[in-house]
Amino acid sequence: MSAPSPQRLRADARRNRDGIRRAALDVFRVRGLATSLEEVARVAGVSKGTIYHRFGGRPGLIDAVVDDLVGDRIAEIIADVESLADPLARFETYLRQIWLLQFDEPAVNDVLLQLMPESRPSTAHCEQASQFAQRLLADAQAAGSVRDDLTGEDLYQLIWERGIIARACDQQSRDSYERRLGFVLHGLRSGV
Amino acid sequence: MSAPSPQRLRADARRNRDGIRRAALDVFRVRGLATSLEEVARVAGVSKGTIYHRFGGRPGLIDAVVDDLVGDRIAEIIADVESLADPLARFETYLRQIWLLQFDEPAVNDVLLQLMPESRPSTAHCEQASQFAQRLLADAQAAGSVRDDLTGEDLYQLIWERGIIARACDQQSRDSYERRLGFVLHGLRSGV
DNA sequence: TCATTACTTGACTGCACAGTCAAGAACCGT
DNA sequence: ACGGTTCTTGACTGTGCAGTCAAGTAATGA
Repeated sequence: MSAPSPQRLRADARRNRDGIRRAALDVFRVRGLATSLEEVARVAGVSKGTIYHRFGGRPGLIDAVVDDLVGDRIAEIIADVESLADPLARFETYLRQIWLLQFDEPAVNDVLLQLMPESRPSTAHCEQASQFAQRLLADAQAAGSVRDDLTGEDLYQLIWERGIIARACDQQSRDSYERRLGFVLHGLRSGV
Repeated sequence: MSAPSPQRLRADARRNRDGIRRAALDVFRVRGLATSLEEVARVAGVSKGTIYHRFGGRPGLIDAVVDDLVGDRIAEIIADVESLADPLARFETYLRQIWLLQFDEPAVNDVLLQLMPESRPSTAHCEQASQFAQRLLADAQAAGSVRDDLTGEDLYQLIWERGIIARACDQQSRDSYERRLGFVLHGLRSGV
């Protein structure tokens, strides 16, 4: 089922492997990780049999591109947040950015939704994002800015929910989507 | 395209029409309005051709059952809310009940999501629910209990969002779903 | 340059569903 | 009990995707 990996690929095979990877990056970035492999093959200019032969199917292909698709995006947000001092601002900025990222990048969204729970790299990105959120939550709660009864699990669910929504938002405006984030964040604060 | 309607149906036709209606009620209630007509036909014990012949396809069938599927459920909630005095309680109870209804009844959810914008009866139910919400919102805002910047459109979107989520919640517990409703409602209140 | 092996192709199966229609079955009034 | 009409059937077409594989093609190294 998984990809063959002789030390040296034949020249045409290497060319195709790279072309497929590039096509997958383009296509998955815009339309998400569930896009048909036929589409990827068309964009890469190969037949889909080649994708199956080289990558062993969708899981293998995703494993081969997911780091490029997701790694930087989440890292940027974390870096961004690290520059803030106030725990509440850190918490809210992080969530807001992740939620917007889910809207802007279907592929990242699919990862955060755990669309492919079998994929190690995907799962790793998802956990990283989730655990960072939980750290920010703890700090914000310690500072008394966020509801005490909010749990790490809740947070994961809130991210999951946004993902499901972002996915369905196809033709909805980003502004409208973002507007609602404010309401949700407001609901997580402590106090009345 | 639409259903034939001679004054008197033949006996077998009447029997089948009723059987199909009953099957559609059962099946749609549990699995939503997008369930395949093949499934409805199987449950009704007829061939799907009969459904097309009698109801003219999914839209016609839905029009024939949507009132029974939805009418009472929303009416009950409205009646329930009418018995409350406090504007905030009315507002929050209503939203919470509608949101739970969306979880419990896929068919109602599909209606509130405007899955079939062509269907008059469906659209009517949807608007009724939405307009009642807007009235409660206005009252609660007048009493100063709910954020001033919340609009009727926001409210519709919030219901839509829950619908999308409820739909994806297949194997998630109702408790977990309900727990999050509390956070959202909290975010709609005025004050800090 | 040629045999060997790696690689690619596209046609194939399989699945699930929408929607259609000619042929046959069931009903109803006389 | 039969003719005319209504109704039902199920096989058919069409769509779109997953995944497979025998046969053909192209790189490689001796």
